Order: sequence, then structure tokens, then C-alpha cells
Amino acid sequence: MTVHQHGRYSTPVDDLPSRAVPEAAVGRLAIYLRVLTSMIEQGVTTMSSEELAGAAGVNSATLRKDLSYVGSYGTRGVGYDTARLVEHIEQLLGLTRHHSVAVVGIGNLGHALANYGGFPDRGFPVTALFDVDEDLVGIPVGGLPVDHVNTIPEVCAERDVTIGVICTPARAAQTVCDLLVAGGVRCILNFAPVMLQVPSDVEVRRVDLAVELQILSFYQARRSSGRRAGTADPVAVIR
Amino acid sequence: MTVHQHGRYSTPVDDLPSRAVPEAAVGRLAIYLRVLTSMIEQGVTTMSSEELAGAAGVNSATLRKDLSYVGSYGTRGVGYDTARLVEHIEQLLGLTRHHSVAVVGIGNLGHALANYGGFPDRGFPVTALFDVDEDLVGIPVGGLPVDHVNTIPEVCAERDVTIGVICTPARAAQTVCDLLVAGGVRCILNFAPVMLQVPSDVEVRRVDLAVELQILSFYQARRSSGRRAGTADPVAVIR
DNA sequence: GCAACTTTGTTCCTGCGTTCACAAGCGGCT
DNA sequence: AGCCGCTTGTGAACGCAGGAACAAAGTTGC
Repeated sequence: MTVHQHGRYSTPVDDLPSRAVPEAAVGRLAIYLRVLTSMIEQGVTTMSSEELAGAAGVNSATLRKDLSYVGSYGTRGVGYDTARLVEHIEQLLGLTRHHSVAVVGIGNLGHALANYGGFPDRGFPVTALFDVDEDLVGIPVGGLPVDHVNTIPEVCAERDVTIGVICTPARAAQTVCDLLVAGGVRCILNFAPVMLQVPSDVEVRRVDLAVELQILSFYQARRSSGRRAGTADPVAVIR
Repeated sequence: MTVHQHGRYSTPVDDLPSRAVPEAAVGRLAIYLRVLTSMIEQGVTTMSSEELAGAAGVNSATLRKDLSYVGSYGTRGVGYDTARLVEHIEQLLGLTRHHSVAVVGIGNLGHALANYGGFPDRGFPVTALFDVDEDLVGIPVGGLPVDHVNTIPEVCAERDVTIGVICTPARAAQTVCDLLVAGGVRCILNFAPVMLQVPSDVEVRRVDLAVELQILSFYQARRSSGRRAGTADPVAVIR
């Protein structure tokens, strides 16, 4: 799980194209987008809410409501035009522009992310890498040289970084976060196990491996204490 | 964000120590646990709900309700005994036993996770690594040799793997998932951008980098279209 | 030993998100 | 050209999680 630091999910008052979009809906829209692009590659030009919902693993009513946030781009009796829908979802999610990404903390995880280079699905080019370790500074990782964390504000401002990814140990995370904010970064993806304190106009999303594992552990515990040793062997009932 | 594949959060009927625990509460409990262990290291023996809630970034009423799921281990007028609380949360989350972890797909991310060795916070030893690449098989990563994915069922059953982590490309994820399930794995952490189909007794948690970035992109778009070019320079108002 | 203060545990309530269900709309078929 | 069937879009109901407020309980000081 990723826990949201605060529940803001829309600008309080705005006359933007669409009304307030629930945070959960935004996440699902990103998933629909992936399903749609994948289907388009397979030559699918039209999909009904039922089909798309099935592929995304959600209720079709939920899907239609989510899509209604984007606007009314379906055709009754037919379904949604895949290409058209992709276009509008991308616009809503702000994917028409590129978001330059900075990765801070070039340890195991940071290294992995830096090597993605273009990051999962394009549109998120990694343009800056930072670390405290002087020995790492200057060394290229994934084709991009590492800069020192002290230079975060200047470099981020200069390269117009919009998203900062924090992969540092917990103790360094808040300091790094402050530096990113000082550099004008307003979107932060935090892999460090701490709650970051940020100004209200900065959006933080947290991905916490330890929490994910512990939640799985909880369900495992529940399961095994709820049932005594199962008699049946494990059968994979795929449906 | 991490999206939950299904909303199950408690065994339907059970006379277990505590009643049904909301999924969100489980995630928060894991956070309280981290805060508590950190405070204990600093010698703190007692904390009030207000203090703990502040450190975890949640409302104190929410915290007290969460803790009520684990049982009544606070002292009115005083607060919670940190050590005692840690003990009971760990028990609820099933952290008293070790959960052996298997990592499948030793690419950038899998490599990073394998190198953690003991995984964030102990209790989750990595005991198996898998990949399709024959060249990787046999090579030790983080001190553990890589096995071929074909051997997943046997190896997982043999080493009593309880948690499988999928770091493969999207197209391989479902196959790998089926193999893990066949090997008796009932908890899966999925980094691949697909919705896995699993039997109902298997719990899947998904961590989706692309979705996280796109959600951040959405907020960024909202913000910049809501306001015209800001006049003030970025000031870090930490509160 | 009693009283006052502090903090928990819980109940009630409010608000949000999801689901259901139906009316409106569009294409195809005759 | 008109009707029929299918699918969207949305209004209304349901259910759940979060927050406020209060009563119970325990501790400390007198």
C-alpha cells in the first residue's frame, strides 16, 4: 500500500474543465490508460465499459463514473473510442507535457530507478541524480552523472525538475525533501519510511515496502489462525 | 499509490482475539510500530495517543481507534507503554514469526531488493531468487544464488516461502504468479503493471510506479492550470 | 482516603466513495 | 423512416472510514 499523506484531491474552487476528481479515481484512470494503450496496440478501436472494467479489475459502474470525470467521450449503444479516450485521460493526468524526474539517493533502489532511464512508460525522463557520497559524484549511472545533494536546489531549478524521488535512508529524507522543495519541486515520491513535512502546496506520495510486507504478514496470520491446517493441496483456481 | 486488488480486510466470521480490522488501519498500525520502535531506542517508555498520533501524522482519535483493534493496552491518565504496545502490534501483524520471501525477476528492481538481504526491518528474510535468464541462474545476488523460474513451485514449497515478490516485466507476471501459487505462496507483492488473477485465498498487493508518477502528474497539472505563473519564489514553509 | 486532572476507549455522527438502477441517447435493422 | 436493443451517463441509496465528543478509569497530589 501507499499511504496518502493528506487527503487533498482537488483544488478547492476551480472552474477547470472537470469537477473534483476523487484520488482513488485518479489512480484507476492511470490503470485504464495502460489497459487502453495495450488494447490499441492490439488493434482494438472500441471498448464497452463492461470490457474495460473487466480488464482493469473494477466494477463497470465505477469505471463509467471515473470516465465521467474526464468528460463524456463515449457513444451510447457502442462504447468508448479507445484512441479518443486515451487522449483525454492523458490530458486530464497532465501527461501531454513531460515531467522531468530527479532521483535522490543512489543506493540499491535509486540505482535501479536511475537505470530505468525513461522510467516506466515514457513521459517521465530522469534528468538528475543526487547522492551525499562524494565517491559517487560525477560517476554516470544509467548514462547520467551523479550530483551532490548540496546542489539539489540549483540543479533542480535549472533543469526544471517537477518530480523528486527520494530513495535515501530515513534519516536523510526530510533534509533532502526540504532541498527539493527549495529547488521548486512540488511533487515528491518518497520511498523512505518517514512522514515528510512539506508546505501545503507540495504533494507527497509514499511507497513503503516495509508496510506492504507487514500488511501481507497480517493477512497471512489471519488466514492461518482462522483455519486449521488445510486438508486440500493448493490448487490454482484461476478465474 | 498502491491499489488494493480486492477489498477483503477480514475473515468473514471469526472469533479471533480482535474484531475485523479495516485495511487502512492495518497500514497505519505498521507505521505506529515503526514510530514506537524508534522511540523505544531513544529510551521512551510511555507515549500518549496525542504524541504518537503526531509522530505518525494522523488524528489522535483515529489512532486510538486503531489501537483498540489490537486490544486495550493503554493506561488512562498515563498513555501507552511503548514496549507492551509494540509487542501486541507485532502479534496482530503476525510479525512474531518470520516470513520467508522469494524475489522473482532479477532485473534492476529485483537486484535492488535482493541486495537488501534482510529486507526493510527484519522478519522478512529473502530465501529464494528466480529469473528466466539462464545466464543468471546459479549466480549469487546478495549472497543467494538465482534459481530458474521453472523451479519456483518446488523451491518455494521446500523453503516454505510465504511472500512472493514479482519484479518481472508485465507479460511474465501472471505466469510467475501462477507458479508461486502452485508453490503454496499465498501472499504476493506485485511490482509489475498488471492486475493479477489469483484464487480468492491469495492476497495480492500492487506497487505501481507508473501509476504513482501519473497521479503526481495529475496534481501538478491541476496546480499549474489553476494558478497562473506564481509571483513568489519557492519558500519552504515547514510546519 | 478523597478529589481533581489526565488520557483512554467508545459511541455517535458526518462525509465520501462505491454500487445499483434507470432514463436518455445512438446505431443498426427492417 | 421508424423501431428496437444496446450502452452510456447520472441520480439515489448504501456502506464504510474518519473525526468529534463524552464517559469511564486510573493516577497523582493533598
